[in-house]
Amino acid sequence: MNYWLIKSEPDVFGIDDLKKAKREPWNGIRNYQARNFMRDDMEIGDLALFYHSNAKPPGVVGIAEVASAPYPDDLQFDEKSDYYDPKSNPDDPRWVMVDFNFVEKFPQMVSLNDLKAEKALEGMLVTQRGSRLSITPVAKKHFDKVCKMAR
DNA sequence: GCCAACGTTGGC
DNA sequence: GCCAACGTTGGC
Repeated sequence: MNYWLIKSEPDVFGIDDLKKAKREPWNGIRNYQARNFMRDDMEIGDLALFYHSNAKPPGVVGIAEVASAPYPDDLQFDEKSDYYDPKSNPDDPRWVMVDFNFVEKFPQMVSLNDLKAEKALEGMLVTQRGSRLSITPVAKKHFDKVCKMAR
């Protein structure tokens, strides 16, 4: 079982949206590294810290759970979508996604500042400068620590 | 709104 | 295969 951190902008799709939807296809990932994590390393039941980016302040606000195997992201073939990719071949789709289930909204957010200030979280990818990856793996001990800080 | 960091594209 | 130009992300 693996642990993850997934970023989303609360103005676009935040933790409350996931809570309401209960389950959501994580479409629109257009970065090869992030795609590879979903395609190769995610398993149903994996848990992910739900992170609000471009928020004031940014930080971890809850937990989601991988709810499906990877499957093609349909938006890549939708010409009207911002995520349309004319170079993707329908017979060999370039972009995949997984579904996430809502698990929990934390009683309080753990802000990026809090993450950076916590010695036990040293090395966490999201705290490193210039880290733009929308999906990153998280060590179990880091995952557990963030949960403790939130409760 | 600015800008640093980083990924992608495409000419050569 | 290099690298300049460009686009995007995301903290501040």
